[in-house]
Amino acid sequence: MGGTEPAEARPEIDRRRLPPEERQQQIVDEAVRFFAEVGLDGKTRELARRLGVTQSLIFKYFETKQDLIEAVYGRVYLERISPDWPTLICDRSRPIGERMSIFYRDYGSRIFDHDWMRIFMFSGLAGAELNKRYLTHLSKTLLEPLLKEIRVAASSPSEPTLEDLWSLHGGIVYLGIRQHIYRMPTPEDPQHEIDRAIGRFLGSFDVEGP
Amino acid sequence: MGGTEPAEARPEIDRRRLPPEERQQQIVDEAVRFFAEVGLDGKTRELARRLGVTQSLIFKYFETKQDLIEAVYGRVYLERISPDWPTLICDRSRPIGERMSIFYRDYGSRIFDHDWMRIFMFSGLAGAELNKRYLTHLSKTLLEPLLKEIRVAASSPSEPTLEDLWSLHGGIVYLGIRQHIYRMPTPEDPQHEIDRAIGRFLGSFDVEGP
DNA sequence: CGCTTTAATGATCGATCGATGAACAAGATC
DNA sequence: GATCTTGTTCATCGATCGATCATTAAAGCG
Repeated sequence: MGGTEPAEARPEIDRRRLPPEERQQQIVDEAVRFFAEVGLDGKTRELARRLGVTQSLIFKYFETKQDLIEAVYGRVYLERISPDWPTLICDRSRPIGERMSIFYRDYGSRIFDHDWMRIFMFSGLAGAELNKRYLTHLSKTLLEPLLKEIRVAASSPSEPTLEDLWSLHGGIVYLGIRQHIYRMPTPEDPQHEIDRAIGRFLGSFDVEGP
Repeated sequence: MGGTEPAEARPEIDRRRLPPEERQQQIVDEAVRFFAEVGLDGKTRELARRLGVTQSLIFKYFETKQDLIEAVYGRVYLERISPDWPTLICDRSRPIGERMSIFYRDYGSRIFDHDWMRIFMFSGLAGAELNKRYLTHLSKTLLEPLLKEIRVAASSPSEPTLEDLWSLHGGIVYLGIRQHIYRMPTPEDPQHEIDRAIGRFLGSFDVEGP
């Protein structure tokens, strides 16, 4: 076998002298994967090794390591919440069960992500303010409107509370925690489990599920 | 005011030359609090400072930092699962709703703990094998028997699955995550929220809740 | 007290950390 | 191809890490 030239077989990026924006983006991309794997205490020399560049180059694009971490936060938090969700949640032309199913399917497709899940947990443990802001924003713009819609749809005398919704939410998020933080086996079809949880939740308030 | 001697006012331990077992235990105790706060990358010098001893003393009792971390694991995982729970779960003289309420009340009182919650998360992110063993043990000895009991009590044609139970469990655990990992405000009376979640869960299988 | 034991300290090692600045070289322009 | 710009490397700094070991001094005992 053989005959092909083994030279330059590395599929890695060995090109040098990239445009600054491109290089900066490349560093952040790799930093997301790197910090997600080893934590925010990961060493810049190891990150540079993965990038195939020298450690000092990183500090040409980010003054301090903390600046790089902030850039990682910005990248990873971006596009994690869709602007379409408030509209979807309040679309009363569709049954609430369907709305919740679609919402949590989209939500799950965005947050059941290895890098996001772990960096969110690392930054939460580190006391980053972004976590609190994210969760507060989630509660105000998504859970509270969702609660209102469920109450409107509910004919039951007992109404759900925001904490009830947090409980449902936690049960769903826990799927991602089991998978990406604890690395435990999880269901092949999480949407099925999510729909069952939504169904149980709505059913207990006499609302039809998805 | 005054008149009292300010000398030796330090309530801290400044006594030297403790019995080895006592000193070792003291180090582990403080290490639990310390690592829970700053993570497993916490520095031994900072830990020694909190203990009021020199850094080198720590290495008289633990050959390596990893040994100390293992001791912290052992301490913090100890007594976290009660041997009484399997008996309680299978005690059919009591309604299943009551059994679940009592179980999760006891369970919550043990795991809704700042140090446990954070060290469990830190070690999970670090890939410690103890997390997987803990969760597997939890599933085998508690959730699976609980599932069996619910199925026995359920008269509904649709039976709960183990994943359904994980969803309930996750919703409950998420209370502790919100409190101790994300440091967000949580309900004053978590037991009330837990009982509501149990009630919704059992209700969806036509079983009376707590 | 004088002696022994050993818990605890103080000094320090080699490795590694984040960060800096001079030297180098790839690529564009003429 | 000579020149200039600037992305990248190389060498290195001071600080700090986990870990080691000789020294010190507190407690137990005759």
